[in-house]
Amino acid sequence: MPELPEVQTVVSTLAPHVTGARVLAVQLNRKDIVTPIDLDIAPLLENRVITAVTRRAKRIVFTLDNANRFYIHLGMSGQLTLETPSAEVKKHTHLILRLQHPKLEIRFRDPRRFGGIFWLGAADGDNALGPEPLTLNPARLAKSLASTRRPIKSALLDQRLIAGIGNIYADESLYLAAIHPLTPANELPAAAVARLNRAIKQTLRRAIAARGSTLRDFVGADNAPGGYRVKHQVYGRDGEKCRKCRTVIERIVLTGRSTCYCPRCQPAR
DNA sequence: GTCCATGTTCTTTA
DNA sequence: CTAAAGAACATGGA
Repeated sequence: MPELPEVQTVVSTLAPHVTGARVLAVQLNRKDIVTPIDLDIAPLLENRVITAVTRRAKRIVFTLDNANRFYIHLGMSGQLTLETPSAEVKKHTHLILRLQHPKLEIRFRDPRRFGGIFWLGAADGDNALGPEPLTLNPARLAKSLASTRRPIKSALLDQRLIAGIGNIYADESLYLAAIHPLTPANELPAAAVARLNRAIKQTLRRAIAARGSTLRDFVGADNAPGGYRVKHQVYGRDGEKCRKCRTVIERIVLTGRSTCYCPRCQPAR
């Protein structure tokens, strides 16, 4: 569920309620959901105050009052929600942080377990992550894209080049920028890179405003689904007509992922 | 039973 | 510092 807009939605719905709260108790139901796998995180979290919850790429970063940090990655099916202690604990809930005030629990559940809890300690964990898309500029984007001749769609999914975009918003951004997904990244003309830079920001901002896309199970920390799916122009719309030109949206497979695009609005060059 | 899914990382290949 | 394609991970819904 989690690309940048969904992760931002979780942070925005969680941070105001838990910043400044003390962790009273930690319940870890699966040790293998933590990296490093043999780290006992309970004593590291118990009795600490959460001083910040922020987003970096698709990571939800918690900062503690002793300056230690960890992050939660939602993988494909992760949910991070704020619950009353009496609420039923759903299957695949791997971590529960019981807070002192407010008397609520932060719960992490992830059926497919592609996500996890990653201990950072004093590090910021930014190594190998590319720039944030929302503060990107054309020159920086061009620098990332010049490094590979893979298709632009694949390049947008590479978190080392740009960090936070996933399969939905890569397709949506390329549509808005009128770029064919198979175009080699290092062959995009400067004008196309500039369009893409603007398209990425506009797409992500609109998606954040709608609280992200819920395809199946994504919810914010308040358990509310996102409303951006109905605004998708191409993702998941293969076989349907382009909203702009009525051409049928096509689907191809790239890097093992479905890629949807309008062959008329996004011509190959 | 089959196929597919919002992600990342490790292995294989050219 | 190869670079890129492919497989693997695990669960559940259509």
